[in-house]
Amino acid sequence: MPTVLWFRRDLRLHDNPALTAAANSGPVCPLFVLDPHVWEPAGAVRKAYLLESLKALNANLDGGLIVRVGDPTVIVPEVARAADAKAVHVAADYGHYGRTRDTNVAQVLAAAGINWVATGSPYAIAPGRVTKADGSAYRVYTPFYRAWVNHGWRAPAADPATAPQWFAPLAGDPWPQTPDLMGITLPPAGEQAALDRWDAFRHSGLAEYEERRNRPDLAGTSVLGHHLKWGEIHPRTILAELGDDLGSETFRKEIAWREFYADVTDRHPLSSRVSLDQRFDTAIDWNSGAEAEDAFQAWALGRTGFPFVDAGMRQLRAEGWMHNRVRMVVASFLVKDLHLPWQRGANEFMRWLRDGDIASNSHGWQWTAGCGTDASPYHRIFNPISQGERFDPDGDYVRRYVPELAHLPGKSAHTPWLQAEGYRHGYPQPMVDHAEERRDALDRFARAKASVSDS
DNA sequence: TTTTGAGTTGTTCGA
DNA sequence: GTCGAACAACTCAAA
Repeated sequence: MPTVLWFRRDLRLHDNPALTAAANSGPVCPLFVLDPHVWEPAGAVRKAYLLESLKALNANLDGGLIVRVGDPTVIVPEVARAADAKAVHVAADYGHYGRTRDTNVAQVLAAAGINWVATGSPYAIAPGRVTKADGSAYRVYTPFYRAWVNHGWRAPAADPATAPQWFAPLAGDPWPQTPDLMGITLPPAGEQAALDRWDAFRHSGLAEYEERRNRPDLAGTSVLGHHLKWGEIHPRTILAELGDDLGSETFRKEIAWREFYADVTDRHPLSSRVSLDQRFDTAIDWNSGAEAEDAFQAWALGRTGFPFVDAGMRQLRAEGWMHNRVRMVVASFLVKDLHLPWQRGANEFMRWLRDGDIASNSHGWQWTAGCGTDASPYHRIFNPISQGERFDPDGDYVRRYVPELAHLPGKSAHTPWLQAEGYRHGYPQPMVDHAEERRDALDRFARAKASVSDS
C-alpha cells in the first residue's frame, strides 16, 4: 500500500524509523514542504543551507523528492490523495508551531480517511519520557541528565528490510532561488556530510574536546549543530559510538542539553517566546525607544566596542555560525549590559544561525538571561573583557573577525581603548561601562523582584 | 511533610 | 598572580 513520507527535520535515509515504517508497508512518496511560516523569517544562510540539504536528500532519492511550497494543511493531503496513500508517515515534532501544524494536518487527513503515523523523533529519547518518580518533568539539568542516562535509548534504527521503492505521483514546485550569501561559504550539507563530520570529530576532536571546546580561537567543537538541526544525522547514531572517556562523557552531556531543552519545550510549548520566569516579561524595566534601537543595532552589527562581543556578532554574519562560548558572552551583553529582553537576541540568532534550533536557542538565551531552567544566582553576568582574555588568550579570534584590530598584537586586541586613537582604525570606543551596567542589571532585577512580591 | 544538599559554563574583592 | 569567600538568598530533587 503506497504511503507518503513527509520529511521535516529528518533529512536522512539511515537510522530513520519513520522511513523504515513507511517502506515496510509499500511504495513511498517522499515529500518536503517549504512552509512560508518557517521559510520567510529565515535569513539567507538558513535558507541556503536548507536548500543544500534538500539537494543532497534529493540526490540520495535519485531526484525523486517532491518539494512543494505552501501551507502543509493543503499540500500534504493533496499529495497524499495524488499518491493514493492510506497513510502519511512522519517523525514527531515537538515545537509549539510544529505540534499545532501536525494536529491540523492530521485532522484534515483523517477527514479524508488517511492515517497519520508518527514514528520516532529527532531525539534519542522522545520528549516527555524522562520524568521524576512521580511522573512530573525535571526543571534542573543535572538530575535530568542522570535520569536520561538511566532511562537509556534504543540502538540506531535498522534500515528497511527491503530497499524503499520511491515514487512521485505529481511534480514538485520550482525550488526557490538560493539567496545571495555575499561571500559566506556554507559547510557541506546532507547525510553523507553529517556522517563524515561526525567521523572526523570522533577520531580527531573528541579526545581533546573537554580541553578545547571553550576556545573559539581553536577548532575544538564538533560543529554538528546544523546536521542535528536538520536531522541529517540522528543523535542515537552519535551516542552509540561514544565511549566512557572524558571527551565522550562531556560530549554526551552536550547531546543531553539538546534533549533537555526539547523536553522543557514539550512541557512548556510557549517557552520559545515566553520567559519561564514570568517576572522577566512583566516586571523588569527593559530599555526601549530610539536609543535602545541604536544599541541593538550596534550589538547586531558588531560595533559595541567590546572586541570579543563584536568578533562573535561578526562571525555570526560572516559564517551563519558562532562559537558557543561567544554565544553566551554576546547574549549576556545584550541582556545585562544593554538591558534588552532576551527575545530580541534570540530572534536575531534564529535569523542568522545555520544550526538555529528553536528549543535550544530559546532556552540557551533564557539560561543566560537568568529566567530559564537554571535556578542558580541571577548575578551571573559575563564580563566581556575577561571572558575574551580567558578563552581567546592570544587574541587570534578577535583579529580574525575584527579587521580594525588585526594589527594589535596578542591579547592587546582585547583592550583597544588602551591604544592611541590612530591605532584603532575607526574601531568604536566601548559603548557602555560594563561595571556600571552590571550594577544596573542587578538593581533592575532586585526592583522587579520587590515589585512582584509587593503586589 | 520536612529537611537537606546541590545547582554547566561567573565576577569581584581582598588577603 | 592566586586563592577563597561573598554575592543573596532561590528553587529543585530526593531522601
